[in-house]
Amino acid sequence: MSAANEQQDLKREKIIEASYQRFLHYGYSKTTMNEIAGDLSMSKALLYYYFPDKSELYMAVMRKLANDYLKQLEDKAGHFTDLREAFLFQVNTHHDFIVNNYNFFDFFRLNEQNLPDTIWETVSQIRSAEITLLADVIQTRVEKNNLKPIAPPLEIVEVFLDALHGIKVGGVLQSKKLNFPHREDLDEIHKKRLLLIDVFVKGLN
Amino acid sequence: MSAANEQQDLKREKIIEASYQRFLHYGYSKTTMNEIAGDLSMSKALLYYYFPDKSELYMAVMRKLANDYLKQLEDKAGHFTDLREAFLFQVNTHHDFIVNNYNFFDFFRLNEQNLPDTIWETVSQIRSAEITLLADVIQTRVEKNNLKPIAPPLEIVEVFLDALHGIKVGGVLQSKKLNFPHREDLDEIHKKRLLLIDVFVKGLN
DNA sequence: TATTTGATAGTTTTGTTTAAAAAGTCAGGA
DNA sequence: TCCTGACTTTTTAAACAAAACTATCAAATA
Repeated sequence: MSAANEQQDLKREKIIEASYQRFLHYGYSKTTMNEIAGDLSMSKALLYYYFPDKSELYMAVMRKLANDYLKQLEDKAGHFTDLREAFLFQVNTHHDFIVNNYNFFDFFRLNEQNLPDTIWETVSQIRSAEITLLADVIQTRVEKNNLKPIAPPLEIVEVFLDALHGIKVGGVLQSKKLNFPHREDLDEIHKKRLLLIDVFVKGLN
Repeated sequence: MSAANEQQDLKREKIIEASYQRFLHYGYSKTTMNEIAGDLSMSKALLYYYFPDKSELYMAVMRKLANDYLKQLEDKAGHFTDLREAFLFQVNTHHDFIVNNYNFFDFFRLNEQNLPDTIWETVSQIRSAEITLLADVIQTRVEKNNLKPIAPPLEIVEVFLDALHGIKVGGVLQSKKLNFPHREDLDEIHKKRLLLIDVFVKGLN
């Protein structure tokens, strides 16, 4: 890689960082390319030199966040002996990820349907990492203890992750409100997820 | 009750039945009051004599469906000894309810947010019945076997129902599409829910 | 008096236009 | 290769009109 390319990448990082701050505070639709350019004391046109369009810029920020999250998961992959600990780690890490970047995901709430297709690559990448992490733990535990599993590890983990996502708050108001939970509900949801882990882990023994 | 009132109620039933057919086939927004009146060979104005407005008429149909569903649950309430059987019954009954009336719920998909407030009474009534049914089984089982439960039965059931609702299909496309699952996915979802029951029931022993 | 209707009033939805704002492009300069 | 000012195109939002539908009511019927 040439020095010029390194410089480019560095600048891209700068842009991504500035964009991240804007997106985090004001959300996607309330952030303009002019504002981002202003924060960096550069022209809007230069942003388009480094990124093809606004949604690609957003995606770049998103990918960076996702990579940080993935690294956290992969660092621990294969190092779990206890099923409960693996589940707890996944749920806690996910919780922190959402809490720390809550406003950034305004984008999802706003568009809800018909989001840019490229986003699903990243989303499914995350889901794959989560599935792999947990399925591996189940798999090795099955082999070690010579257990007959209740179902293929992959299916179990899929159901588990779906179940996690299903946890909401407020019996009646549940589906009334948006898909995306309110910030103030995140902790209660987290608590309920811990209970789900309790039951689930016990059920897999 | 006077004969006149009985006649009125009978007519209301007729209207509800005709409306149900329209709503089931075409959904709420594609059904006009004129069409319902036409089916019954009466004037539109007469519909407004029996029901205050269109959404109240829809709600009346909805309440009828809900009552049928509730009766199914209440007929069995207190008659379960086995936890698994209770869970299976709930999931299967719910599945049939949705499958049989799928198009009727177009209303929910269309409006998604901001539905008429009166609807949540019925929805929460159903949820209460489901919670009661299952929590009772857990409660009596705990008492009989003198077990120390993992958490209060009510909390367990809430998490279970949330988890059930979280079950979706298609790893990536999951949240991409609408809240309401596609008709062709209902069977796969149902199968996954059965697996969730397996794990859950085992986890509660 | 209870039930029914045609005519009509009121509201929501749909489509169109227009202006402002933001996204996105490009020729040319350093 | 990196960068900008000026420009064009696209998106958004407001205002308006026509159409479709909901909802009302005075009068007719039984």
